[in-house]
Amino acid sequence: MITVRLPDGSPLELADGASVGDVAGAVGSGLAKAALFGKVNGTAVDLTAAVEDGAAVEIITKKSPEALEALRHSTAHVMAAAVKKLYGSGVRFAIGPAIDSGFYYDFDVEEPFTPEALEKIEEEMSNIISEAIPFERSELDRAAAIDRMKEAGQGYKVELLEDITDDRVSFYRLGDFVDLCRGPHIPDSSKVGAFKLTSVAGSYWRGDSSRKMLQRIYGTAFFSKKDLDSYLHLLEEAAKRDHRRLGRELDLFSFHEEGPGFPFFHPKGVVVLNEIVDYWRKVHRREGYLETRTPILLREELWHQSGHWDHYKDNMYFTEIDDQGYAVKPMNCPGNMLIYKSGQHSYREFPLRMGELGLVHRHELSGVLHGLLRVRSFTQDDAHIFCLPEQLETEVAHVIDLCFEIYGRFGLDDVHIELSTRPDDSIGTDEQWALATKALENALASRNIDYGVQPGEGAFYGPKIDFHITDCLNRSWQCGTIQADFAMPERFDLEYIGEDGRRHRPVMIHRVVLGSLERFLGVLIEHYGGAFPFWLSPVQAVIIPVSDTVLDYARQVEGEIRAAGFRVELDNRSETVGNKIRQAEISKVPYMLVVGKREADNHTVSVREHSKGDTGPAAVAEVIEKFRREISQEA
RNA sequence: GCCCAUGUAGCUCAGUCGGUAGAGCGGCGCAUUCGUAAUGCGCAGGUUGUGGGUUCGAAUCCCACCGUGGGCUCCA
Repeated sequence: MITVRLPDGSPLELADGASVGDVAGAVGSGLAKAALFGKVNGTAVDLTAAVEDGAAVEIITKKSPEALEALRHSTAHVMAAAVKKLYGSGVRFAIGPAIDSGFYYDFDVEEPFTPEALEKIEEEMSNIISEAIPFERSELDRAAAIDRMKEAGQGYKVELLEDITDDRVSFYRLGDFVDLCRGPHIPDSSKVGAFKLTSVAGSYWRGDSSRKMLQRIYGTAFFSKKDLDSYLHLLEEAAKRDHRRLGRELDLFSFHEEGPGFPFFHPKGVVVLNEIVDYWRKVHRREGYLETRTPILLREELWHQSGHWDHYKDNMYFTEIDDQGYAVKPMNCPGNMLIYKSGQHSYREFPLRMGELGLVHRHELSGVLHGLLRVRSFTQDDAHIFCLPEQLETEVAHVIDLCFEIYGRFGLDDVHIELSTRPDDSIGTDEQWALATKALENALASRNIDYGVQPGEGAFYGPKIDFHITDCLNRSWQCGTIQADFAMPERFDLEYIGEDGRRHRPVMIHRVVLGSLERFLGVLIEHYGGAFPFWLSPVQAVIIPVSDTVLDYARQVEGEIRAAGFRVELDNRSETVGNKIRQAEISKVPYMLVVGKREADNHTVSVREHSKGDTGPAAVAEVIEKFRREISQEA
């Protein structure tokens, strides 16, 4: 007999050699039926796994948060099994993990999958699911596994095995399909309640564009049809928040074939951008930032000196003026280096914070362009901070605080942070990198911030802290970044006069908070679903006259509100009140001010708030006062 | 850049078997003067992304290019 411990702490006695499934059975027949896999001493295992005396055992059912991941992983196997059945032994299998939104599997096949092929695969998957085929685990020595995969012609599996450090590896069989896999899996294919193959895309093996392009099929799976349907509904709702769609509907910006990746901002879009910039300037002035502006075109030699030519050339645009090579700036730093160097500096000026709203151009691969979130020209809310090495940590912490303050102003609280360390392709000494990285870590620690680490993902001149914000499709976009840099001051031979009267090398921080005004606007549009708060709204109020007979009064009100500094429009179309209200609601204007004879007689307006409805009459002066209050509350 | 899909009126989308393009919304005009999410009638609007090819005939079939979408990779 052995004894295991259940999650509530109670002991359970079982026969020798009992499995996780036996534990579920001993607890109750309901649990035995619902059991998908288990956890023994915190490690996920199949129901068939044996339990040892004294082990802590937990039974995982579909109610457990980790169950969905296992289900999806198992569904990926079901899909691979279907592909094997339909396409035969010519298919090479790469990897098939569960991901946040479902799962995928990468295949090396002769012909790419067509949408019709996906339907056939779905059908075959349904067959496999209805047959309730069990997932069977087996173990093998790694060397034997490599031989076996070589024999089977599964080169990708061989590569995976060569990177595994364990001596024993596990395989899972689902009918005729056997796959290298850590597990665990659900007991059999019938547990897949509802699934859907969502898309097919090319993907490079291990993300390496020098390697072969595989065919990736994406899908998603849930325990019930209801869950699947509500997920699909969620996607539809998210599509309504898509900034590309709202940008067109709200007349904020457009894109044109004549300039792919280069956004055109319409008057309403510029209003929002200007409001963002006004706020940005206000905060930065308060924090002691100075503002600069540097040229877009600069001689090629400058980019050699900065190191961009060696490390960033592929992303840069070049041109020629009077037989001289010029580059379009992809970053603002070299220009600001020249400004720094145009005069002498003392340690007393430090930290010297120089901001620039600089328009940069970067040649991004055509396939990655995405609305405002990935463009080829954008305005960075940049700043270069020159300081003493011992000021680095405090300055970084100061910028972190600034980022959180500014994101907070826009109600963006779903921000996650990554620390990126030295890449292979970099400049500067080991010592400099170690110092800079330590300063960033300390600054994060001083603010008790949780963050992930991205090894080797730093800029070529220094480590960085990135602030990521998520879009409507749950894709994460980098906005803020703080980058320490010892290398650039070196390359430009920057100096300051220290307390000792001698020349020293300053340390520099590159930082953006919004990142790119364009991207940030895209993120904001999705965050607000197009319904901007009052202070950002392109049109803050629409005046809706009930009929032409009150047009004079409507114009008078329009004038008064505009004179008070608010963005107001008059809807003087020959339309019904209902139509005008509808139009204003669709364009998400915060306030609708209905005026008729009643209002004209009393110098009032009838106020309607976006998505709230009629809130009753108010004097024009009161409305202006309300608007002012709203601005100051939001500010 | 690579893989797949896709491109018809300003927007959203029909368009059968290859037979010469249609709707709603929007725009314009006229009528209507209306009290909180669509007033009615009429009119205009298209070299079907671009360029080739097949065909008596192409929105439709084929090729190339451009754009867009979803990915891979890269980054603000």
